[in-house]
Amino acid sequence: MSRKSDQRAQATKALASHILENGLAQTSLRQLAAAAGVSDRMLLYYFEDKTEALTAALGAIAAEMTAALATVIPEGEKLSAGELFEKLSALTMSAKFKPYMRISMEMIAASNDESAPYGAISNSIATGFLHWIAGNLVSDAGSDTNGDAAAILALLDGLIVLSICAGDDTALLARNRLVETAFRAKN
Amino acid sequence: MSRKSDQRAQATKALASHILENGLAQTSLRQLAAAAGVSDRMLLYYFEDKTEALTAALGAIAAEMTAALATVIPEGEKLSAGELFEKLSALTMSAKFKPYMRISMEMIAASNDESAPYGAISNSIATGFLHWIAGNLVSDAGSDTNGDAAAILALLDGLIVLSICAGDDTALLARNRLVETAFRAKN
DNA sequence: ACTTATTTGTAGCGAACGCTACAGAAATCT
DNA sequence: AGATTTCTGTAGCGTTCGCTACAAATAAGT
Repeated sequence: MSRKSDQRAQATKALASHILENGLAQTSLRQLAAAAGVSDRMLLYYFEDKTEALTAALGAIAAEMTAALATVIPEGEKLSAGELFEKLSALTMSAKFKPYMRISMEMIAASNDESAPYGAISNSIATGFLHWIAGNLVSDAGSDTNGDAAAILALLDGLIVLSICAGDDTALLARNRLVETAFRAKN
Repeated sequence: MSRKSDQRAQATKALASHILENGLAQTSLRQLAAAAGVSDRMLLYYFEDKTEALTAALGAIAAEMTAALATVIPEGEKLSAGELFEKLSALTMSAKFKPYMRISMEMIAASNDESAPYGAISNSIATGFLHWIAGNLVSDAGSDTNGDAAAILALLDGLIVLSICAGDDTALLARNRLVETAFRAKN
């Protein structure tokens, strides 16, 4: 029982990085197995089936994403909505983070058809993200923490979509515009 | 030469509505043909290949989308960024328009892998959308029309993504929050 | 050492995929 | 009416897909 779980863990890592590089679209068992350096037969020995393999890999990717989030704000320090949006958008639009957002988009787009676990995974990532954002917002009297968190996540997602389908320059234009006014005090 | 183009046009409509209902994921030739009420053999008679059939159907869908846009604002009347965002988000988040946004998301997500024409199509839709938005914005002195348009599109996309992966209620929360402040005057 | 359980390779199944060859039916032209 | 082009059904090719049956190799337990 030792060998299998070890190699399974190692394969999970390899699958995660392969998916990050190549997306979710072309992920046949044989491709995934080659990327992990094993035979397809072995991949189905480590994992119950393809869905379980993908779920494990996507789980690892999600973990990396949430770990990256922690780096954008000082330990346990709460920020205003405007500051948090500025810092988070800088992260999510960075070249290093783009692959993660790309995969997220693929999962979200694929979550409509009920095959594959994409819907459940993207949903749990989104709600986790929302809670994390809400938990790092200062809660002024009269402020709507949940509304702010939802708005921030919408903006982050929107900027990523825009960068994909209209280019990075347009996305930066939108970000600059939104940083200015989107979360200013309600006066 | 008459029969073929007629049936091709009719098939295009059927394909478009089928894709709107079922998404881009499961669109095999045989499925598409069944949806259009013809044999797969005939579909490949009307269209050169699968890519051409999908391109035609997506083109029809894009045309319907841009037609729907014109209905949200009075004839040739220009609006402020805040007003336009409010009206457009009401449209894009409506139940009737959701399928169109879903397809757009699928195309955007699929535009990374170079197969299929999705990348080019989603790009042209996005830039067309941007120009349309910019063209319907009042241009105050000192205002950044392009920045406003990009910001509006980012918000619209973000709200759709949020509604998919976090639910309609969360998306509405974000919208209400953003309508309040996102495009208020800069001072 | 011998039994048992875990780990791997080979080979291939049945299904679906995009697409095509071929021939017959139907329309069109002269 | 005969010739020619346009249309459509049948059948299937070659490939890839997810997955499995089978058996040999390897390790582990007693």
